[in-house]
Amino acid sequence: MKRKTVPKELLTQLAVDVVIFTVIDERMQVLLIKRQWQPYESFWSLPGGFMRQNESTIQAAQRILHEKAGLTKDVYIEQLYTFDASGRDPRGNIPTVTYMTLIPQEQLTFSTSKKSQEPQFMALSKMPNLAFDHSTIIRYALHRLRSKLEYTNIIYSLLPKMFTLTDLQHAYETVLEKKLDKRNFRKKYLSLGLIRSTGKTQRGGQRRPALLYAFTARKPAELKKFL
Amino acid sequence: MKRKTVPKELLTQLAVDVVIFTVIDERMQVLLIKRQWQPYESFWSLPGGFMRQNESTIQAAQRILHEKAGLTKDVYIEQLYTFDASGRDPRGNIPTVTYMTLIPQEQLTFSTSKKSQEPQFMALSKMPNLAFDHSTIIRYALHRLRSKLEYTNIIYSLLPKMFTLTDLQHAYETVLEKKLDKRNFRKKYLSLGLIRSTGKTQRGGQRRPALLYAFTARKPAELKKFL
DNA sequence: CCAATAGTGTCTCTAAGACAGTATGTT
DNA sequence: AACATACTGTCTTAGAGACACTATTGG
Repeated sequence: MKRKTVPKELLTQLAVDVVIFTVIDERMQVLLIKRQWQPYESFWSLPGGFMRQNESTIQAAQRILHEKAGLTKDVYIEQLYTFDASGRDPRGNIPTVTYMTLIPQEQLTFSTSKKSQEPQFMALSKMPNLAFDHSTIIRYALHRLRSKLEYTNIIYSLLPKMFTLTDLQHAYETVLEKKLDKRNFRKKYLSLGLIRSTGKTQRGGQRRPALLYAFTARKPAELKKFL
Repeated sequence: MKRKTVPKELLTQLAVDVVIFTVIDERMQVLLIKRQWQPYESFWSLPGGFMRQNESTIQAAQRILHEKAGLTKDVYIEQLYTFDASGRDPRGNIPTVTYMTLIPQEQLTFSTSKKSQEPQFMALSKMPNLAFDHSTIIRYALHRLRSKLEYTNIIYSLLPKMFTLTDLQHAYETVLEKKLDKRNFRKKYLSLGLIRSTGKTQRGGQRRPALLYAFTARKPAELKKFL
């Protein structure tokens, strides 16, 4: 049931950009690539591309995740917003549908192999000037992430399968940029029933070993409220 | 700096659909139009259209608001989400960027004049089968609206300039589908500083006249939390 | 004076947040 | 034994929610 002819007036390109967050060394990091073509040649930017026929925007996002960041495993992905303020792209009015993904540090297998585009995690605190409105997009993503931490369990997507309560607290502290009280945090978090003790303890430490926990479900879920 | 040639592979249509909410007779209503063309001919659907070159999606939404619903005044408008699940449009994969607008009943001047497309408010409780995934979109919009009532002041966009506390409470109760306690509601709402007494009282009533209030600012603002 | 809605205050209970010392491993 | 981190409980306070009577106007 394809339309025979669509007026040129109604055709557009549709961009898809992906904000890939992870936590390294207790600092929030975003994956950036160095553009080697116009426009904004040699600027750092979010990995992105254009939606193709016969794929959806989320499929495009996953393709970009794979092509430009070498990431394939199932990662948390969520649509953010469609940016199309006039002037965002010098080639004309090209809306971009943006996605956010969260990756635990341990899953960063791709290293710096793909030299061609130099994909690289950079700390939020020392971000250069980015191409297009990508700084705005990252700011938006961070805001969304912080909000969602407060009423969902998506923190699981930044942690390995097993982790200590201290690790969990550090993850919250890093994203929220806010210190939390250890006793209050544990009291509250354990009361939520989201995690279970695995019985195992952290090996290799040279201090008192901490108990390792795991999320009861590694799927997005909404909570009443917590932090 | 237009690109000379864009591969056909990367061109798409981009739809824009608008969910227009209002409250009539203490019931949530959505503006629908009856499609008089394929696909989904004769189905009720959200007012929508395609984004044109040289307009942004929000401009397209405002154009649709005007063309199909006869609404021009400044109304609250907010982007919701971009839907593009495969199969949502039988003509192919056409993403739609959706917007939500909120209109106070008093501002509904357009009546049922535009017979051509029969735009009509219908209560959420008695919605027919809609074209495309428009039912999903409305469900999403309602969920968003309910969430935002709890941490923003956007309820102002469903009320006239002056209103009684009872009106305000009814607006919340209608959208949230939940009865609220009169004393607790007033205590809390008045403590927020969002509204001010106008000194005037409701005229024309044949009971004890209620004080009329107005929002101190009819602009979207985020609150800590309230309901 | 009757009808009808407007308006008002207290108590209980839960949860958030402040706060410091003991326990248990490693070396 | 010394060290480093894991782990734990109480008190205070603020806010949410339950609850019922008085006030004011029009007819």
